[in-house]
Amino acid sequence: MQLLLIHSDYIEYEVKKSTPVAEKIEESFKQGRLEEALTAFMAVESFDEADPQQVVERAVAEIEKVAVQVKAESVMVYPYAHLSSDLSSPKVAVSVLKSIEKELSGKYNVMRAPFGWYKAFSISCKGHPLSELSRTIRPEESATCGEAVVVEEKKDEVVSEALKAESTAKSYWRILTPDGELHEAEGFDFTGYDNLKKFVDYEITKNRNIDKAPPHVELMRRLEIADYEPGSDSGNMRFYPKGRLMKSLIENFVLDESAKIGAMEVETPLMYDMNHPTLKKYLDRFPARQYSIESDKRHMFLRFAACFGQFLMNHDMTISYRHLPLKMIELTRYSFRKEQRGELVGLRRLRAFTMPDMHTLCPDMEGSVSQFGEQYSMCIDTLNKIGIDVSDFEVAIRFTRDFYEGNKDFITDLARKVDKPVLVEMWDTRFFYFVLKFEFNFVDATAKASALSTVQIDVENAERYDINYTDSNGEMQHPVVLHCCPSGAIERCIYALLEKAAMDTEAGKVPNFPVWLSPTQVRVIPIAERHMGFANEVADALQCRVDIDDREETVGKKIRDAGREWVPYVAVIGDSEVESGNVNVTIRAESEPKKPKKVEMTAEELNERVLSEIGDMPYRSLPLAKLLSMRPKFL
RNA sequence: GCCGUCGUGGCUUAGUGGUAUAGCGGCUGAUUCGUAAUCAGCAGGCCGGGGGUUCAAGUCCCCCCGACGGCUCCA
Repeated sequence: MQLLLIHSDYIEYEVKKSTPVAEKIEESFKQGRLEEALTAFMAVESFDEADPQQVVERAVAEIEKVAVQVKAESVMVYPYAHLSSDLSSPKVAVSVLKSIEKELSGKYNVMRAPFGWYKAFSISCKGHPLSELSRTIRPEESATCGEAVVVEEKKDEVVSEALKAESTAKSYWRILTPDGELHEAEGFDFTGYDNLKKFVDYEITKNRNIDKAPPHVELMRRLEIADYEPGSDSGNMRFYPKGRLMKSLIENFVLDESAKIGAMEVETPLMYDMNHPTLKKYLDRFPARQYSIESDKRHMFLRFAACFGQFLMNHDMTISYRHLPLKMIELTRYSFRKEQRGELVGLRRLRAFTMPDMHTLCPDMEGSVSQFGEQYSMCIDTLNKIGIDVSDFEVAIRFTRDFYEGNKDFITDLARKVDKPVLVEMWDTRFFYFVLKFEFNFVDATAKASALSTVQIDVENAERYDINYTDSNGEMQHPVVLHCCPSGAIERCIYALLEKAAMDTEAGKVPNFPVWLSPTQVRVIPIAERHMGFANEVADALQCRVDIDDREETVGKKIRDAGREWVPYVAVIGDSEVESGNVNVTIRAESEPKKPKKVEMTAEELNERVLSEIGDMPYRSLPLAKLLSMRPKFL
């Protein structure tokens, strides 16, 4: 059943003409009017025929719930077929409508508009936030026929209670400086903190005047990293070999870093039962929209993080206080969030994305706060090594007033660690499952902010999922849970690197990737065919991702192409190199536009230099042909 | 999801009612070349999809899809 509830000053109707399915009615029924009424427009659907009684009960419950909220004493039951494209038989519909009328009539002043008639009506909607609501009601266990798996959007289920709650949440915005002072965000002197200013504007005033597409969209395609996939849903990207390589390197890096602090890597399912009682409640506390899937008789949703899987695993584990803090991580490929259409842009915001999701079980609040501090530092370090410096992101710290009162010094320390002012958002009451969180927000070339790393202290889910550990007295306790995404979404890291490079270009610098992430680390350019032998020797002497531009092109063309690909080291080989045994290397990181930095060195020196720049960072071999002449173009 | 703009060969793009432009890329040939585009030729398009108006539609109208911008929203 589709329900549309409108709280109205009045509703009135008058029948005009009967349709073939019209119910027979008396003269007095042909027009009606109710003042101060909750009008329930409804369409009974084919699904409802499976269990009409249950649909009646649930519809009545929904109507009553809203009637109580808006303090309505009158209810207009109004059949409205246009709410659905899959209607029930008229017979069932009339009986459902009559039952609803009957159920409500004891408690409310109820009127029902006749079924199956064209009616003129006028309604005056009150327009307050609760005055217009829609609901979808389906009998439990309703099976759809046709295909085995049908992906469908259910409007009512994608708006979680947390999303609704947020619209009413009262936020207090402050700027916290490293000296521990809380300043009003309005009127703060942002001199020297341009990006913080942009971030604060983005968060608070929501003032955005941008007329251009973010530059990374063109770059991600030109550099053959990622692209839109028209054959999928929006926000589901394809990644070409270079993009997959970069993702893979960052993924491995984050996993390595979390292994170093003792996180256990696990893998959990991508889809879950919508009607699982624990999950249902969690869905309502998480501010995100889901993809949903009909699979046989079950209604599934795609995960938007690894929380479910890990919490369900934690629930079944036997855990002692000796095991705490206990860390688990999953690199989710993918997490799915059905973001609104207009929010999707390039790699900044996706509907399917790769996110490292780590959870830490801590014995108590004190333990969780200390872990929070450690993970805060770890996140700074992680982004830094990926190539996103403290100066590239802005910190937001969000907490409840209670938490702040008890932990002022700790919060100040967070600002001190980054040694710059940070944005603070404080709530009087806790709307979400956490009492404290931070995010590192990247501010891009179009002054838009998006979150990378985040850690949250969760005080709800251990209980909800019934996760327990045994304390030193042998008593069962619920741990405090930390959520941590050390790097942010991997795609978003690439977005940040591309945007950062675009800003460098804008500032008159040569754009770069960190060497460990560059798909090609060294390009060897032989001038003529006779230099291929030595070119191969040089390439063989290098223990990194090296390729050879053996195409029949001029040197100028090959240099230009290497530059457009942001290759960090370009070694040109001609007669004099063959003779000297050295190579002539253009070092991109030390070059300026139109002023390439060229150094003559041996292949061994070049190799050492590249290896030292890769350092401890992950390495994978080149996923493309070594010879450029053997490479297809992806676009 | 709502409002607006846009959608032409693999890519970028000209074309506002009358036989569909060009560059890049690809292929063929010539060139074997010293640091940001060597020259010539060839192939490749039912102009996002569907419907309508018209003698005639890439061009005008309607619906849908997608991208971008805004609103909204955001881990």
